[in-house]
Amino acid sequence: MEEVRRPRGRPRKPVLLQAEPGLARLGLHERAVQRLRGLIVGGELPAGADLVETDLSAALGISRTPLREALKLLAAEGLIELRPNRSPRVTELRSGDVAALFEAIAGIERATAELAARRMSEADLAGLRALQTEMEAHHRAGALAPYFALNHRIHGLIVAGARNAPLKDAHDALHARAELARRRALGRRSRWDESVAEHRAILEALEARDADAAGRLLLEHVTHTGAALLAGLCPPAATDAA
Amino acid sequence: MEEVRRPRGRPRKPVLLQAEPGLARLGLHERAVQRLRGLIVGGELPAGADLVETDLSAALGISRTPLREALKLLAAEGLIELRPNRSPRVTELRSGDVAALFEAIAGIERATAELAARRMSEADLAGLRALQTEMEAHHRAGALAPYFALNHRIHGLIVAGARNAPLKDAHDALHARAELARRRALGRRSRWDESVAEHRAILEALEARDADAAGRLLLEHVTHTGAALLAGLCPPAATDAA
DNA sequence: TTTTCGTGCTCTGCATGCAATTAATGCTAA
DNA sequence: TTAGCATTAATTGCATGCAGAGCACGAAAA
Repeated sequence: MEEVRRPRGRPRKPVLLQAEPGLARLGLHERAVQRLRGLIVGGELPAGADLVETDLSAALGISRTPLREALKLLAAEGLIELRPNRSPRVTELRSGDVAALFEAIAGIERATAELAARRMSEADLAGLRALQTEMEAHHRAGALAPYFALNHRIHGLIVAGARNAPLKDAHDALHARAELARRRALGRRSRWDESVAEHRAILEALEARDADAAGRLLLEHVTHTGAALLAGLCPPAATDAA
Repeated sequence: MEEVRRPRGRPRKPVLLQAEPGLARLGLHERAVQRLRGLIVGGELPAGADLVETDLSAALGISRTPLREALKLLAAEGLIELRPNRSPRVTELRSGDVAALFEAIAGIERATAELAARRMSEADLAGLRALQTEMEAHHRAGALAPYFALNHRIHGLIVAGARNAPLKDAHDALHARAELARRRALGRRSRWDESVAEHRAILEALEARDADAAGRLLLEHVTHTGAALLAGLCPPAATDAA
């Protein structure tokens, strides 16, 4: 009982972190937030895992004080859940949560698309079109991994194109939680063709400065994505955890 | 130099808080968040005020540790700004920020209205109609204060009617920041008639389960509100602080 | 008089220590 | 064997202590 303790919950991962390169001279709590967020959405800290302050602080090489500040912030983002006098736990997404999450993202991205149609510069649009071209090349080549990366960047560019910090912040927070579900979804390939076509239509609406169309198309795109993800999520696991 | 220190920034308010009634046995940091949020949106802690940890913790009757956790959370909400090795400061809203804020709120409320049109129960709608009737009575009577309270409750009911936690959370956070601006706006009476009429139209769209109309009307309503607020905000102060 | 450098103080950032609460464990009794 | 209870270990919540960074003030030089 001395090498690994697991008093309750599921097996604890030996995290082993720190050794940040020359990134930024930020506060420790901020670095801890970024690190932990990456570990959670990356799956290293699986849903339902207990986050024991002592263990985590040792693994991160910091004391409990900045770690606790980081945990509070992650809880505000919805990535973990705090319970009084209990170890925080990585949020376990129920299917209902995922549906709500994509409803919210869809609504927010529609708003950003409408604003972006009016506000994106020609350079922004050129960049977007370049990414679209690249994405279609990967699509033809059947390269799935780069497609996801580009997809992420494209959505990010549209959100940024809205020039609206509150919407961007809200979107980013929700997007991180959505990633939690995305990585568990099966059959992601099924909607690939559709998705690429939808992206093309969205781009064309933006280039036409057609705010209504861009917003509507992006809303539908995200809604479809969420539905497909949910469909790939539900069959294996009934209603909640995998 | 011993009774009140003001080494930099503007005069420091002697806050004098604590003495929470029998509300809830929550963590101190949570209570501090609620207390400080109330003080900020209520104007007791004015925009630009320095929040010195030592003074605040003494005023709240807690130590710096939970206070710092509370400050981090308020910063995530955008109510205060943290600067490295400096006292946090109550966020000073520039007019551009206010415009962006209302764009975001409008987009989010539209999404909630569309969902609420499909999901609100008949009881929900009855409650909403009762509030509308009450609001119109106050309108006829010329009672401005209760109108604002009811306005707040009505918007809250619609957002809650969407049955979407992420949208509600995002909305609440943005709404708190919007309150910051609202209390500084002049000529709020000008749009009173319009606003009541718009609320009636929104209610009717919800009762007709017309999601598109409800969403569009609420979007426009919030947009108009933001524009009116901005108009009452800009003339006195050029671009930023009052 | 204006600018620059030095000095001291205040405040933040982080680490550590202590008390309270909780869950697990083993014992006792029916 | 099982239910109930006391004990014990572990973990959170909070307070405090200490080092470093930054600003203000003042002195000295141009």
